[in-house]
Amino acid sequence: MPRLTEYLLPTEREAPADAEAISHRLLVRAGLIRQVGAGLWTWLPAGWRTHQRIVQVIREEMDAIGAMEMLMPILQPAELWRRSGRYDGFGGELFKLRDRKDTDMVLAPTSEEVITTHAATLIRSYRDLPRVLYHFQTKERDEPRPRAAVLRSREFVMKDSYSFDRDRDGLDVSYERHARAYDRILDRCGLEWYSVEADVGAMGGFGAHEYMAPCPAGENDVVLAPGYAANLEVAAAAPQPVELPSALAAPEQVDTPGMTTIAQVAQALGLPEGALLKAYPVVLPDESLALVMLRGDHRVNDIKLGLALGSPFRQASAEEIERRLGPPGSIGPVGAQTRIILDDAVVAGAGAYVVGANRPDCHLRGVVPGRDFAFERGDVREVVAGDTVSGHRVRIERAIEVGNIFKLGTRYSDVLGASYLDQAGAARPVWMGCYGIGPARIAAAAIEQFADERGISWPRAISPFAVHLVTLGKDGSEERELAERVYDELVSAGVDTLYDDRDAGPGEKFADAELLGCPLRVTIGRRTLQSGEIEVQVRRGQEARALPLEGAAAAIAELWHHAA
RNA sequence: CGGGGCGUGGCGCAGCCUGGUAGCGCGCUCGCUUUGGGAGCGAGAGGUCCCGGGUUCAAAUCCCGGCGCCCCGACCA
Repeated sequence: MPRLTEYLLPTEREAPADAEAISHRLLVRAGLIRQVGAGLWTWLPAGWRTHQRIVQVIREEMDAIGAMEMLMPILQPAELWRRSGRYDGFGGELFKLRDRKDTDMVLAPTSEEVITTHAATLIRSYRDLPRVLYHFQTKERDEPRPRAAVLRSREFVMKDSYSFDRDRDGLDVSYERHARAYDRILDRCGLEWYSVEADVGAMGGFGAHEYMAPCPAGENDVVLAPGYAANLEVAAAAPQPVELPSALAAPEQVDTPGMTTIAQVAQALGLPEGALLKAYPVVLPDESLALVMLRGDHRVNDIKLGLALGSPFRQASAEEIERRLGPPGSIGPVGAQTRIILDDAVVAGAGAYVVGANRPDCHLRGVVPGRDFAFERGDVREVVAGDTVSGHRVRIERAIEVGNIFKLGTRYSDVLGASYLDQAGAARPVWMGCYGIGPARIAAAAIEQFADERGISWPRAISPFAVHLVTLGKDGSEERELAERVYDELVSAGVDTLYDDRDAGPGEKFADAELLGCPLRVTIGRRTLQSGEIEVQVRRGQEARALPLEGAAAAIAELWHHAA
């Protein structure tokens, strides 16, 4: 157990000028990490202690569901990635390099290719299934924009596990087990968290959940209602109603000189923005145009739109819009010779909308979908706060994604030849799932969620130390002797203790202790000698208690185990 | 990839516009004092001013090119 005079804990009074996120500022200030380059960070000793505590929690819960720890290399042959289609399909985030024999290699951002290749030769019979394998390994991703220190870095440790099952039902079981293990991991790490429905991504799949830790520095938006939680990327909800003007016998042209935005037109006509329809023109892979129509107060969700279209798409350029429909700013569905997707939030028949007229400076009102233009339906809009799920209004909040679980199916086993013989002797593809969780993000999320103006406040399970022992006495003083004794007792009692034995003033020591954020701070000074009591401060809430000097170490150990 | 900003001792910054050979606070070292909320006095150490080129008698400062880092957006198995 370290004495601060012999330990590397370079605390700083001021955060780096360019650090914005709380976790970034505090990780650096508390002496837990240092930067090496963009998205590249060194974990210093105390920081690594926290990281390793999180790793151990994850390890215990993975082992508890029968998963087997192993280790696969970071440096991998490009050939495997070519076979899976991800050598080019992964995008610019994949680090590519050559070895001395000029063989193409990659630095692995994840390990489906390698694990599936092993499965192809090591798993032969239905008797070999199910299996769950995992490792903690450094991941390499050439992120376009690393940010907020360890929140999004280019190199980080991730636990990734892979399940192998005989069939879809087996995968469901493995998936569910992982979900429960992740629940326990995040509970034990002391985070506020929830799991949300997630996008299955471009690689396909049969289901996915993300584990989210709410905090403002997060990069994801989560839609929440009682009994409902989903990533904004895939969330669906009932729209807030909008009062529509009644239909006209036929669409009627209105002049809207110079008005090219929903807000301008709505205001000029005295209508709510939701009574207008905005058009979002997209180009499909065959170069055909499709017009997505949704309420003026709503926005397109590109992921949901992609799912609804069933194909990739891109936004039409201004030039394409001009040439094939009309002037951007007043395009609309009436008379348009394109496929039209009408968002589910748009009602058909109960009123009329205002749409672009495909002519400059005018719109059409009294337009009734179905009567005035044909359409296909689709839920393609982004949920907004105030929409409802099962009658409950949703709210949207920011969160850090700390883990995810994903039903892969046979996408990798098919292309990498991972099959087994069933009881009838027939070859069948192995059904796979993959499951990731990031210790660094858990640490950062814990800081974000519990820090106060004085610094970090670690959840007990992941604090670098249980007790931060502060001695105020000068070397050789009576109170220093006492502190030394209590320190020895704490160490003997098995309490992880950081002992601040520096010859520094009390203000500096207290400030450093609160910055580092261990759950308990124990102070021994002259007062202790006078009162015969040791002061213990609980970091969360700064509650102070006094413990009798006699048997103090045991009482502190007790406090740590039960009350902290 | 688009937009914005910043590179000067370990950290935070000034100096740059108007060229004259680098300064402040904190930290660090030594001494003395101080010791329950970042204490005081004194003496010190420490800098290729991001890199390269150019202009000039002279460049941290002006010009050109490059590199690095941060923030916002796009992207993100």
